[in-house]
Amino acid sequence: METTIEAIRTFNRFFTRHVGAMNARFLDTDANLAEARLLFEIARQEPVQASTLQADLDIDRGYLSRMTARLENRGWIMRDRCEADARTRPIRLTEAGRVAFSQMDQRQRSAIAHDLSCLGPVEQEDLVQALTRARLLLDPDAPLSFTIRAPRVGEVSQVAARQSILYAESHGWGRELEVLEAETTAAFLRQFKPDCEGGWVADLAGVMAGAVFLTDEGQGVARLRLLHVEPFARRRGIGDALVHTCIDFAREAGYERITLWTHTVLDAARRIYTRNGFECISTDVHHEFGEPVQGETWQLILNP
Amino acid sequence: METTIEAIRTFNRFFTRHVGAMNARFLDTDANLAEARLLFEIARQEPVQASTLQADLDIDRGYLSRMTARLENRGWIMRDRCEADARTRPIRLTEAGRVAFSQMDQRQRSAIAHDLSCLGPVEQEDLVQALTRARLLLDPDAPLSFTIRAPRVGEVSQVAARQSILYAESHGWGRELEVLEAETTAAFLRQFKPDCEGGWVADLAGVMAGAVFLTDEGQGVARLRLLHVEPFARRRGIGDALVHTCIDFAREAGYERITLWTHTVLDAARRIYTRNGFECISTDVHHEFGEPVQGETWQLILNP
DNA sequence: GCAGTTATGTTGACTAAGTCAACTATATAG
DNA sequence: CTATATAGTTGACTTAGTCAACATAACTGC
Repeated sequence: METTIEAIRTFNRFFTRHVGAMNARFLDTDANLAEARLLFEIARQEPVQASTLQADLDIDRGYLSRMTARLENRGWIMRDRCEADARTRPIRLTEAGRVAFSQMDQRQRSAIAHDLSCLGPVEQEDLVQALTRARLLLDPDAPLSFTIRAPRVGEVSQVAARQSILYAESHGWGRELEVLEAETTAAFLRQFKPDCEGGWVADLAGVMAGAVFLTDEGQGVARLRLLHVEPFARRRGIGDALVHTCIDFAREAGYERITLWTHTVLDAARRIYTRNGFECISTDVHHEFGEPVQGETWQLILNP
Repeated sequence: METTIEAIRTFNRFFTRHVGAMNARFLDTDANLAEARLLFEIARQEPVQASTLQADLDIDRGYLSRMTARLENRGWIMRDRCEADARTRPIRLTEAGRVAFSQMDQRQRSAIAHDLSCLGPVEQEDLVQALTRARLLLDPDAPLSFTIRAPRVGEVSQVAARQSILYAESHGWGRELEVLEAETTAAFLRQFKPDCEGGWVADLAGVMAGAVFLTDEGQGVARLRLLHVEPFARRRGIGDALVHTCIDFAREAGYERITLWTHTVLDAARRIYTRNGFECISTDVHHEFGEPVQGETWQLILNP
């Protein structure tokens, strides 16, 4: 906890400086930071009333009033009369305002592009991943929707890594599980049959938020494996969507049933399976992860 | 590039608000944000001269002078005379200043702790990782030193994931390499012999910055495998340190020679091997990664 | 050891940023 | 119709931040 806090403070210090330097670079003499932020917000929401801007940018009403007056004098914005409510003066950009905005917007883009210029493609992707993950962790309720897509290169192994870490933390399954995860994913990659097997990744703002795999067991049986949802992406229905995708694929591919192996302690996963029609058909206690744990075999009959 | 820029702007907006909210929470009436930042910086560096603070916090000299005067009036700091350079007035905290600082420090810690309270241990670790990676990517020359340590749970698979991604980007080696990486790491985990094999991770501020593995080939031969250094950690001598660790371990374990397989296109890696005494003893063209590439076998004779 | 230059820190004079409360005008609830 | 709430404006003010001039001390090259 202490080191976490220290790491966050270090980042805060760093980023405050970083943003400060960048803002200094993108601003020209036409407008100061507050005016630029205001113009950006107006451009994003127009037509918008002052009280909305005041709440969103968290600035004083009086101060905002003066700033909008300044922008109006400069010819960047205009204020309508609103017949529905004569108190409000909805703000819109003028043509000149649109030009000023797009200039600033372009300058800000260039400032960022300049910062990125020394980064290669992988590093840029890493940066986006890192920043997005951080944002999702700090703001878990951000209103973002996810998509389901095929795994990109490296993501199958990443699933092995993430599952090992998640279960090591939550249930103390250590190296033993890690070996199994690595072998399962390696075997999936080696023996992959494109027409009757599949892997799916849930993508939240470009970041892997969960995954699931379906492999062929022969005799009309498919196995659902390696389902996981990242902690930062929980409570968004990602687990259900992944399992649902699996089931659709299996039905399409002509399987008679899907089977899977899970554990009694994995509550969240078991609820997902139940919701999607799976039933537990047998249990077994094993020692593959160190301490003895109760495994469960579930299945879903697919009637076409 | 456009989506990268957009992701960064989104994060900037988010984080500006986030830091703003947190600052508002931790500040009491005793000091404003600028004074708090100044006090923090003094506490971190004391004894420190004004010009250093001015550069680090990027504020006006005159403004700083007035602020230090204010802090001195409040009894939080004292300014010595320096006999080496009579122009400077090294600043130190007084006892009262130390108390004020530690109060604010504590308040800031609590504000951060409050933000973190809804995150589990894995999520906290993920957050630190994400923020640190972002920082290293944005500030590649940050003066940080690395350590070499054993891989944590999940990191071996992460090596497979990262190598696949890095080589897919730089040399177009796709799924074929991914399979090999996954199998190699899975085999390492399964067959690991603690006394004569090893894996090492370079750790930069808590983040995996590179790795290498050494496996037993029998007949006194060890194989160095899966060396990689993350792009954000290049030019710090991490590759050399990893290879050096490997060689030391191999010598200690009584091997007669170390062999390794690499590729002619992997310039940076080849230079590391050369610097550490390896020699290329044969080459072979193969098609394992799709397009034909020239592989190379290198070795190092260990004379005890 | 001395002129010229540069660095450290202070001060006065100023501008810009931000705050607060009083105010007008309009809407809404009862 | 009255009481109350909301949208936005304005005057009076405080705080934050900037700029250039200044005093003092240190370095540089002769």
